Amino acid sequence: MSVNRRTPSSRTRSGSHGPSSRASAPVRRSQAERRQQTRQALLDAALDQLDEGASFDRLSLRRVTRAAGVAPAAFYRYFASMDELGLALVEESVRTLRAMLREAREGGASPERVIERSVAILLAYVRDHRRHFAFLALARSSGNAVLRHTLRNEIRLFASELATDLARFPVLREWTTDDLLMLAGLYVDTMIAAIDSMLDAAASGVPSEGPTPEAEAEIASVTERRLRLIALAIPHWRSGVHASSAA
Amino acid sequence: MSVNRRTPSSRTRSGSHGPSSRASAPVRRSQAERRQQTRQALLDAALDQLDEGASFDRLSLRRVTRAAGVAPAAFYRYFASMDELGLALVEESVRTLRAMLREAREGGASPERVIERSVAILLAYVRDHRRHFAFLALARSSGNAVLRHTLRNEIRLFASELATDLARFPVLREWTTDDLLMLAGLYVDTMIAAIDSMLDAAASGVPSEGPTPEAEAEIASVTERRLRLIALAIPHWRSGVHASSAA
DNA sequence: TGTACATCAGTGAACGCGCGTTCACTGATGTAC
DNA sequence: TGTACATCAGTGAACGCGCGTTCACTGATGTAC
Repeated sequence: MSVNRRTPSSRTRSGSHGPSSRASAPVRRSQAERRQQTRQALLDAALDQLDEGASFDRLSLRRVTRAAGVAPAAFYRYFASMDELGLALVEESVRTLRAMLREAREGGASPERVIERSVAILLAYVRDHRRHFAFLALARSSGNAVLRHTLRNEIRLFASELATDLARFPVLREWTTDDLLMLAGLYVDTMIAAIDSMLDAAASGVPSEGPTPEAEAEIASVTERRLRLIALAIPHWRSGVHASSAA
Repeated sequence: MSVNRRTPSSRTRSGSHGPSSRASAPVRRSQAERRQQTRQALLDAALDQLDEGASFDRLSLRRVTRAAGVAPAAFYRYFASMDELGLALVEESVRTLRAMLREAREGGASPERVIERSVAILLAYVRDHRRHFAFLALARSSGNAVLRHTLRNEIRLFASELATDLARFPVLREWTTDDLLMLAGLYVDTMIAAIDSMLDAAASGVPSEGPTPEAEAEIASVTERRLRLIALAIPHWRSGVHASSAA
């Protein structure tokens, strides 16, 4: 919090040169660079407050600008409203999410270890980008309808991509599209439950600290076993037998 | 909304006697009765606003009293703060939840139909007590720490009760407690996902209307297939092999 | 049943506060010559 | 390189608003005799 009270310009200086590494000449920054920095300071201030337990609906423009070290009116140089800042946070957080998926898809897909590896990547990302995941978890059920729908669509999109990936596995080749979506949804919801557990464990201890290694290991264990249990069922499913009446 | 603008006393009259059914004598109500009615009007006003898309953090004491047809100061005759009203709503909503569980546990547990029946009961309860479930879904991730923890504990308690129930099935007799909890958690989270889908589908159409019968049938189908898939895995699980390193 | 008094649910005015938004402004950065 | 002007990120004061909370009050309900 006191970190964020520094003005953007002081952030700039302290971040760019130590008193000994360069001469005393003031560091010149282009307007574009400073602009980008202030924008990021606003986004970071919002993420910090969300991570400290506030809900998105409790964020106020004044508190965000105060934490970013900027006058309230400056906010409008960057966003027309808090809703717009929220959408920028969705964009930023979804970028993190996509980076995680890319990493999870790459690498040798040794079939036995794919679950262990996926869970490890997921938990590592939540640990290292806790604020983004906390935001996504909150936005999913915020009072802001636009945010909520954007997020839900993103999750649905993700599930259908996973369904496409799953269709490539030999055991799943005969499954109907509808059943593949059902399975993908189950996997995604299990992952989301793991994320919620991580954030919940983090919130109980020192604020903004992650869960203890023991708590994280327990979450990993439960999540892996859930995914393994589901995987065990796959060869025994007869696609179509239980199919939806709709669709 | 205009319904709630009626004062508690006018609610009383219009609810208790029609112009023809009784004589014109004003209906006498004891203080205790009126007290109970106003309290309920406050709780209902809050539930209505939550169901219309507000988050718990956006509720204000003044808006709740306005909707309940009462002066702001009257609020304090019933609750010390909005947080206390929130806890009263937890109590009320959890009562609905427990009633549902009781109904689900009773009745012939014909093993083949237990999934179909459970899902039908779940969706019927969400349909008929939508406001309570909407509140529970929101409180789970509200900015209010007490509410959040109360709810999470309630869900954990429910999962461990379900684990106890599951232990009675012959196929599960050999499972470790830890694995039973993992399975129960997976079932509970799948149920919660179904509740979220119901509320989400409701919120998209006319506000405060439930999902269309088609949408509800689709949710039922997906949920049933998820639960069936999980059940298929149970006989193939070797408890202990994948056990947690913690415990 | 009738009277005198007590209780207490609900009122309405007042308060100070933090909020979102506006506005004319300042002064550093950028540019044209 | 030096000068004159334009741009524009950020300021700080002001506004009206809805908020939570307080207070002395009113008048219907309840009770003792």
